[in-house]
Amino acid sequence: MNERRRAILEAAARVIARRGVRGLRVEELAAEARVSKALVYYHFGDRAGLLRHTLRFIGERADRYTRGRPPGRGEPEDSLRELERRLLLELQDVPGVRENSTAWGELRASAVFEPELREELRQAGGEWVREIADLLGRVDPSAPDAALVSAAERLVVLLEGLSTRWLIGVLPTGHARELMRGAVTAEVEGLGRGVGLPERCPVGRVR
Amino acid sequence: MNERRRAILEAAARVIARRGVRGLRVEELAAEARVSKALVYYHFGDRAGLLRHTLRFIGERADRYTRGRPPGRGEPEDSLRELERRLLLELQDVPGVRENSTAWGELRASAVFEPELREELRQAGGEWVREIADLLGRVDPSAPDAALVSAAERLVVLLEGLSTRWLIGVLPTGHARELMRGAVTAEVEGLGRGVGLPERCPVGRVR
DNA sequence: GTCTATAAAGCGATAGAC
DNA sequence: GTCTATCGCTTTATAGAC
Repeated sequence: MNERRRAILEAAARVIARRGVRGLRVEELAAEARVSKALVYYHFGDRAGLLRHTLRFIGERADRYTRGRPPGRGEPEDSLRELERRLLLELQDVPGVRENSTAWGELRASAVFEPELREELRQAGGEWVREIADLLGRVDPSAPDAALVSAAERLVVLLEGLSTRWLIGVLPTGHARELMRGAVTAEVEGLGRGVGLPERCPVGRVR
Repeated sequence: MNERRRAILEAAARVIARRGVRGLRVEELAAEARVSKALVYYHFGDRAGLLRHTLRFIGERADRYTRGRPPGRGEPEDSLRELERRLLLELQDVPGVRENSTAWGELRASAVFEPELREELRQAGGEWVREIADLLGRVDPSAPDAALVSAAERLVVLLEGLSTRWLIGVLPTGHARELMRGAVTAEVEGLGRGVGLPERCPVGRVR
């Protein structure tokens, strides 16, 4: 990928995190990337094209810090702990993370009115769910697949909701993280008891 | 309240649901309300004032269809059923409901960048949580208050997340409702076992 | 590929009559 | 309270030189 292209996308992420998709002005973005306005149009066609590419760019960048990188110096990590870590990763008061979360949340919200962003979001969401479902499966290997997927979907969607409220500022970081952890616990417990399946056994089995 | 004022606010909700906050053009809104542009400014000062008033208007309207109105002809409703009904109310493919949800979600999302919307959102969110916590308390009267509130917060935030994905169109209505129901079940079960509290007893009591 | 300059349109906001 | 008319800035997008 061209170096300028990348610079523009990085600037776009920054500006979206600062002003929102609604507040994104091609001129501000160009200044931020130290590039002329015309170059932006040259590379991305129009505003909508720019948004599409930025969405993908941000998604890939999130992948990079979400996947991989265990926290310690190589001790094999408990599955439950890894699950929590992954889900809590987005709820951190660290500038880079916050920027990515803000921009991603903004693009997700604008997708309600911009259908061309949907496919990308659907895909990214699907991958997230599969990964979380995998981790849940390692925590409770006896749980049926459908239960794992449902639980994962709920956790991922909850995270999105928490993220929005956290970014708005009506939910302090610590509280958001606590709620997320609580949900993980509740879902894992639920898996063990067979709760939350389409057809469920009301007083589930014991492992 | 003035009749025209109300007409303008109704039109604003409709236009926001159709085009988003960013897509709201005072001119379109005025046309929709069959009113002149100048009248909008006369009543609400400026664009921002209009948005503030619209947020409150939409919130009150949501209250009206969320609270009250039991479904049957007066059979006393099971608390658990009422809880589910309340939480599922927003996830319906009914034009009026969808319009309100869309506009509300849009305003919530824009609050990340418009601090003057926060107070209203914080309040509305708080009331929601209290109501859901109350219902949870009726389902499980022995659960401690802190657990009720945490569970309620998770349910409300999950609903917001589901709503967004549902409105984007990446989550079909039925699936969203199923996930919501599953979460209610998981949380209620969790209450019974003392799961998800700050300090929790790992193998909870039995009722 | 990248820039400067400019067209073209959009849109928020106000003035002033009724 | 409500309208018509209009101002003037902002913002997207393109033309054309290098």
